[in-house]
Amino acid sequence: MAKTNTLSEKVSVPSLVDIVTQRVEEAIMSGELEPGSKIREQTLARSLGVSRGPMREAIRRLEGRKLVTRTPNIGVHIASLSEKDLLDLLVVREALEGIACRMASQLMSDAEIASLHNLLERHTAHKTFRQGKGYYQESHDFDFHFRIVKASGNERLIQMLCDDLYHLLRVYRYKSSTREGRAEAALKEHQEIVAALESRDEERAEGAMRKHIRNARAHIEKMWLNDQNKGTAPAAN
Amino acid sequence: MAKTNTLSEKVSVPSLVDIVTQRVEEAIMSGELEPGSKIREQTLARSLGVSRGPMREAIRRLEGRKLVTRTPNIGVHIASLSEKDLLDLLVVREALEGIACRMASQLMSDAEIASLHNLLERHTAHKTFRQGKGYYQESHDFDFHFRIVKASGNERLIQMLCDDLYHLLRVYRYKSSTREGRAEAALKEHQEIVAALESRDEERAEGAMRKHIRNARAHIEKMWLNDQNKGTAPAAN
DNA sequence: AGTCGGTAAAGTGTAAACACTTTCAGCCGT
DNA sequence: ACGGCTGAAAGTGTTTACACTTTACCGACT
Repeated sequence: MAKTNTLSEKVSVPSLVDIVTQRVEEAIMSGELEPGSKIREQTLARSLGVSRGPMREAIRRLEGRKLVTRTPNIGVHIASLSEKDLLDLLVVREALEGIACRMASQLMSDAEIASLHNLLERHTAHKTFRQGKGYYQESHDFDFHFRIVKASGNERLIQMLCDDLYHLLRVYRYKSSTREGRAEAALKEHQEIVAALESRDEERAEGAMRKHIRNARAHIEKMWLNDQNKGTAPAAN
Repeated sequence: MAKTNTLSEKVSVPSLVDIVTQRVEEAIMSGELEPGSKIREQTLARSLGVSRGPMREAIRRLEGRKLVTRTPNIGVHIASLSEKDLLDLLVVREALEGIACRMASQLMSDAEIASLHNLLERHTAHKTFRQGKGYYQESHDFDFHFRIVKASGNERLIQMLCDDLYHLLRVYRYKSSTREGRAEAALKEHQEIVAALESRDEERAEGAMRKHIRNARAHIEKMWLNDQNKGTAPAAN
């Protein structure tokens, strides 16, 4: 099923635009480029050792992915990424992953589901002595969701989630520990999702996934409200 | 609510890139640029009277929106737009509009819903002497869905559907009359959606919208299978 | 003091030029 | 004839140069 053939996959030398795009993207992810800050293409291009052409083209791509916004004759700004943006994004994710999970419940092979089961159990073991902290959870969580989405067989869905949405969500990761104190709950929800997949029940599968994401979203919303009350006030808008 | 202030809205002269992007997009929509065909940026740039810089940047943007694909050192090709692509896209639409409708059921004002009701009735009248043909249905259908999505209040959702997905779907419009013979059914489904909104029932609202889109998708799938059996039918319109 | 106006520096928008890769027609050898 | 080699033409990748806009500083005027 996997399209990761070593052969029959066209070789391609990544162009400067590809490299620049990725570098800038990483800089945004890591917080090296502060959200809302202005980018000067000449400066950035020089510091990356390329000319303005590739730089501009890379920015256009990121613009299409809503990671930066360009204002004519003024310049480009890193996407603001307010808390509302994140919550909006998670609603989209709920919808998309929900239906992905529904499709996966019909298309996943028994072996794939079993593998998912294993993955979960392996991490359960780790969890026992690592509980409380969401650090390890990160890659695990990503892998788990990634597999289910891939199993949907819907190319557009896969692309939207894996290529765009997940990347965008990673921008928020460094900002605040978005899943602090939810490791155990998340694990239980993951188990329910796998159980739903095993039952091959479309409705249940979509429901389980949506509930999982909705809970995560609610958790973030609650934590945010908490921060506001405490007066942490890192200024939105 | 409406952000359409005449003042406080920054004036901006559209750059060549904006214009070129739109022109190329329209050309793809209208079928002037055949799906799967190759674009030569020099030729296209000359014929639009601009240099290659803006042309390339425009292409990068379209690339991000998956309307074209670029192969290194070879060139760019108009997105292929297979039938499976369309069906995949409609699944995504089902998920997104479903949740949009759910949110709208909670956020829409009574006046807005009433207006939607009116819209529907006005078109019902027209329908009586225009029935069978989906031509008029086009703008009506778009307006209807547009309003509901807007009412979701989720900026990301609105952007994904209105700015990207609807545009993409329009590419298929010229290829085949995708809603032939479904005018009456669609109208009834629209009425059910409005009724669901009026009832303020989240679950019902999402369900009604998803059923509507799922039906449209099933119809297209059926028609496509028909065409296959009859031997490849050419484009309509 | 504060505001207005002007000028220079910096930055973006666009075009043209240069470098490398692909493509294809014609030639040569078999 | 047929297949592979070769070189010119065409195309893409990248850089450089130029035009116009914005920005910021500084001096003059109210």
